[in-house]
Amino acid sequence: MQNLLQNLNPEQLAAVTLPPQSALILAGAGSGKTRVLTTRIAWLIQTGQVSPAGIMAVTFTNKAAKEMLTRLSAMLPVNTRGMWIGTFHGLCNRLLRTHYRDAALPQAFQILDTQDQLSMIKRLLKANNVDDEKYPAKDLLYFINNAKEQGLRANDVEAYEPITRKFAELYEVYDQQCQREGVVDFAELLLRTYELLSRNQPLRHHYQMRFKHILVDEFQDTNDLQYKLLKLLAGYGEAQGGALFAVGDDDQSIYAFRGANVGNMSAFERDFHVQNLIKLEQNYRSHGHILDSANYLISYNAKRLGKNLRTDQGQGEQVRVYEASSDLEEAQWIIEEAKNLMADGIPRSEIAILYRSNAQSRVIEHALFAAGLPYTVYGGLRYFQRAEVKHAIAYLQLMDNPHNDSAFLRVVNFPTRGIGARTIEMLQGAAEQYGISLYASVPYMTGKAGSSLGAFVKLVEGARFETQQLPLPEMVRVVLERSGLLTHYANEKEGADRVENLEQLVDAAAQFVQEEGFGQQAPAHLGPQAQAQAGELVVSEDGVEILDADAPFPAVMSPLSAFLSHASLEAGDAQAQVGQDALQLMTVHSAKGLEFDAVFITGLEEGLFPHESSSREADGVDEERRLMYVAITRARRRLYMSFTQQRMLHGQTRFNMKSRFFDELPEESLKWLSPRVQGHWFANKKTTAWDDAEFRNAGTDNKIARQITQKSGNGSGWRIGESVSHAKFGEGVIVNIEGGAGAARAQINFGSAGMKVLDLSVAKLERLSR
DNA sequence: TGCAAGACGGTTTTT
DNA sequence: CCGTCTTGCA
Repeated sequence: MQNLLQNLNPEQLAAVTLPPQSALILAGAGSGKTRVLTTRIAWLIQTGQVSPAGIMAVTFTNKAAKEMLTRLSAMLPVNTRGMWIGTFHGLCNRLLRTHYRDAALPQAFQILDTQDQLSMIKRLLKANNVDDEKYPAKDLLYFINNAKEQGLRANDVEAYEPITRKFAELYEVYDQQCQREGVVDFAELLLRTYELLSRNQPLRHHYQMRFKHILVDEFQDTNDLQYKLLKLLAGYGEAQGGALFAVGDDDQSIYAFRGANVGNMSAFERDFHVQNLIKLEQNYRSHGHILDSANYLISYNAKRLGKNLRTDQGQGEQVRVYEASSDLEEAQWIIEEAKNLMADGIPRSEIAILYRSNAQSRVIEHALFAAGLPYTVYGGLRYFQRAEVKHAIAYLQLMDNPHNDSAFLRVVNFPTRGIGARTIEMLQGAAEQYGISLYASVPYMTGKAGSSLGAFVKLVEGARFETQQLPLPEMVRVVLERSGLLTHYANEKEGADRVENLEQLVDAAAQFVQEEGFGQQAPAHLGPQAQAQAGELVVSEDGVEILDADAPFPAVMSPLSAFLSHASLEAGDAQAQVGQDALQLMTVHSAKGLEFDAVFITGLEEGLFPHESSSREADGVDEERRLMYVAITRARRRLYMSFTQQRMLHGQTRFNMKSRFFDELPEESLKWLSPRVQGHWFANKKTTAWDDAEFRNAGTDNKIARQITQKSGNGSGWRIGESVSHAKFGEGVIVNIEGGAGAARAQINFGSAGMKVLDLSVAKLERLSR
């Protein structure tokens, strides 16, 4: 046990060894959060305070869950397979699979991803003759998910306005349709679980007694429903329930747009009368100037629980700030700097280039490609999201649950088999009339439509019959062939990649079967309950039928059903990573949780970062600031920030002011690489341009830069894109110049002070950029 | 049925 | 500017 607790700092140690009571751990970036979480679990088990089955640990991503399991098995000789460690959705799925009857779901219920959900909603709008101009499918999707994430059913929604009333009405229709088809969306997994446990006292009691310790990662990202569910499991307001151990960082809350509610942290503190609040402020990642910048910036946010990161590593280098003339030149500069870093021996994969929105990657990618530097862009389509894979999955879904209309429509005529739009419309009419699925409506069709649809049904039935005795990977292989998908893509010009992806599905199935170990005997050390065949339902002491302790899914569940839910809940890796060491390009959001030796934060301009849409939302800029905080704290040793005078966006050249965040960073931690004659921040200080010889050459001899300089030959002495300062309006950017020498007038964007047109011979302007 | 021109929209993302 | 979706035509 000593081993476990070795090398923990006092705060970490205190957190790990807290008594079995509710606790809130404020874990700063790079403070060893995952370590605390996993060590606590190991410590609880090793000291005999709880058995592995008494632990529930919840994360938001599969990656985080996997990481926890890996670290845990390295610490303890425990079979982690059946432990309740997973994502909210994964754990709810497991619960609903076990108690599908009580949850009023078919045994083989399937999970709709967002794509399927949207297409289902579009279908629903069409079938109900709803004007999709007035009630856009996307809005309805948002409405439904939003309601569910607050724990509200259609009849719980307060609908005062006609639009809301209509949406609520359609929400009800949508839910009924899902129930008919035997499908659930992501939010439904949670809501169903919540409702199941709310209504079913014995079941709730069972799990409340069972999970003595509930640990939650990234608590600041929980939405209202997730918090309600946690309260339920932890027995809030009831006699029994486990201790809730919440780990999070309010300063890293960047997902409000998808329903996350930071307020859950203080709500938790209040609701559970939390006595144990521990702050992990010791940072093991970044050097001093970087942390100072982060701390200083985030102090501009009003509503905080309060936290200041510190390090033992010394101040390190200052943050390097660069003002580029254009987005192209910014990219050029990044490349020069990255080359310098690489020459200093920093691996490419330790260099990250971050941006606020995906559109910004194009210019950088282009420049990297031209320079011949290998790079990887995070994000993009994940394996199970790709069209060809989704098609294959749809055939498998139909074999397991033919009433999944989304799956039916996806492949009924793919590859094409002469089933056209008219036929489908007729079929949909019949399904609507009888209130049954498309698949079930096929027998009602006559004539040519009837026979072509009949052939499709026969294909699916045949595949099912033929493969029912086969192991899952074999089953997948047969389906790939019998469906015609393989042949279809093999004949397509650019189909080689797709064929390869399809073939990978067989491997994915094999890997899944192996990892989940269907039908394997449970290891003896897990205790008497696990002696049953893994995955069998056993009756627990309190008389509730439950899943035995060591199985992720009930044995009655077919490997196919399990694999399909895996495909929905784990989107898989994004595109095959380039094998070689490469520069890492990603949005600031996707960088959360990662760290790099060197980080570039690019496009730090008003309108981009903070994003213009953020000023319209309540606390929007605060969230942008937290995003900036996340970006800064990704860097270990070297941090760059850049902005540019002109940028191409949506086909238009924009002249943005530098980001307000520069005004919120400590001057002494910044080092301006580009010359600023009289910067706002250097008002009382003479700054020489290029005060560092090392960066003298950075990207100035660039074609674009020259072009822009030439543009200034309008005789006014000023140039478009230039930053200026005005006594009354403050800082601004010249957006346009009209008229010639002597009579020139400039259109200047003064940000919050608005757009002004000033006569250059009259207005007193101070030059801010080179 | 399939392709091609035109309209449209364009933070951030996981499950 | 550029990718996605719809619509219209052969």
